[in-house]
Amino acid sequence: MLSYLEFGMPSMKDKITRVAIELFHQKGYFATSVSEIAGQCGIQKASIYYHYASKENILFHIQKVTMDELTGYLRGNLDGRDDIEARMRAAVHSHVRFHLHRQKETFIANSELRGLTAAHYREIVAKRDEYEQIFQQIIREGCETGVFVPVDVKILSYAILTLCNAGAIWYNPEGRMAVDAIADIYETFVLRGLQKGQFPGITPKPGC
Amino acid sequence: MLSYLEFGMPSMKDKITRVAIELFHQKGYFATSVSEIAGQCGIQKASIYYHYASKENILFHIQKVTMDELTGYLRGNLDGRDDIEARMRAAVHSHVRFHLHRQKETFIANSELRGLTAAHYREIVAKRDEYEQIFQQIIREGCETGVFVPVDVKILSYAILTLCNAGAIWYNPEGRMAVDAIADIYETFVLRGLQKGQFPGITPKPGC
DNA sequence: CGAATCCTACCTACCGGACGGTAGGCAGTG
DNA sequence: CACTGCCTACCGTCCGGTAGGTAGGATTCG
Repeated sequence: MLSYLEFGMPSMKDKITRVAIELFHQKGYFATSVSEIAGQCGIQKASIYYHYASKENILFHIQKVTMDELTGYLRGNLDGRDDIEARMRAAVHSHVRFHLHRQKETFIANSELRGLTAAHYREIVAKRDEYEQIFQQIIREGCETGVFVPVDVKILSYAILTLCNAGAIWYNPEGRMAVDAIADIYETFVLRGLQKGQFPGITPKPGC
Repeated sequence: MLSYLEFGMPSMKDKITRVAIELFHQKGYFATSVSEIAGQCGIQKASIYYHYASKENILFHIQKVTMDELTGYLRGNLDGRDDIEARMRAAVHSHVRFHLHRQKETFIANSELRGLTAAHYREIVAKRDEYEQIFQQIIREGCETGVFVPVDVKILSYAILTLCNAGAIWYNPEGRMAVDAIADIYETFVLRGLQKGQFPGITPKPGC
């Protein structure tokens, strides 16, 4: 879970990356200057370029690592689960947990795509597509086997992912709510929205 | 629905605003220069400052108008509806419709808050809070009257609003899907997630 | 009525400053 | 003596914003 932090003495490159994550999250990529990153690392601006070829490369590195770890985490959480409902629950839970624990990186990955060069943009979008495919496959299977109501897979997958991102925006690590409690709320809401078991269009009587 | 466009000859200020919306949406606020806006309006950079006091003022104006119209649209759509389920459906529908029709402005309003001065930031956040309150009130009433399952009102309201924003990111006005069809999908999903009528935690047998 | 004045809506030219990035040097380590 | 990891000093560019001017239509006033 803790990347950018190696054992032993953390390298300056790691420090730069961590500071960049902090600043990009706080002020945005374009509003953050290289001198500012350097300043908070206690080094000069030019020294940044010893570790990274360009400002854009810092952004790209953050996004790449984050996307790889996000997908890896999901695969790990799905591993060994066969039941479709269990897989969907695990997927939502994994997504939310990662977004709460890695709040800043995922925020950057979601909102700073425009700072990337065309080539790097394509690379990140490809990783994102790969991640979405996993969700879409689960939803599709759920619909086909009749566990879920029939839905537009693409629209719903995107809706669910976006919905689960919401937590990362307001989540406060020092706040009252535990990560798993929040993940449970999203999990319940999503599953309720997907599962059969009620009659769509017909309002149940209050108190029923 | 069509603001920034007066009858008769549209003013240069309107043109600046429309061009700014286009560019802020396309490249982001910080990545857009005043000269660029001017260029696409066919005037010089300095002339922009005849119509707007600063670049930030353009952003603020866009956000303010958008938020006011968003809230006005919601109020209009809720007007006269008493039934809680109908109100929730109307609210979701209104939110989605507005975000699809005013894709670019709402995107800016959601993602470019950091470009605002502190005072303007507070003003926009206040408007946003006011809008969210309307949703929260509906959810709260639904829970209290037993129409909806008991939920964490704040978390769910935020989740629902974020989820409905998803459409505006991928929506293509020239695409295959009609605005109302998309709104219906979100409406159904949200209502299904909120309403009573299934037994949470118990998986219904496939085919049931 | 015509002359003087004002206002609108733009222009050219410029400012200080910050930005991303580079060149080249230097201290410490192996 | 080479390499690592940093430094100082500097570059050209572009930015938001300002100063000051001007064409021309509307308004005011002797």
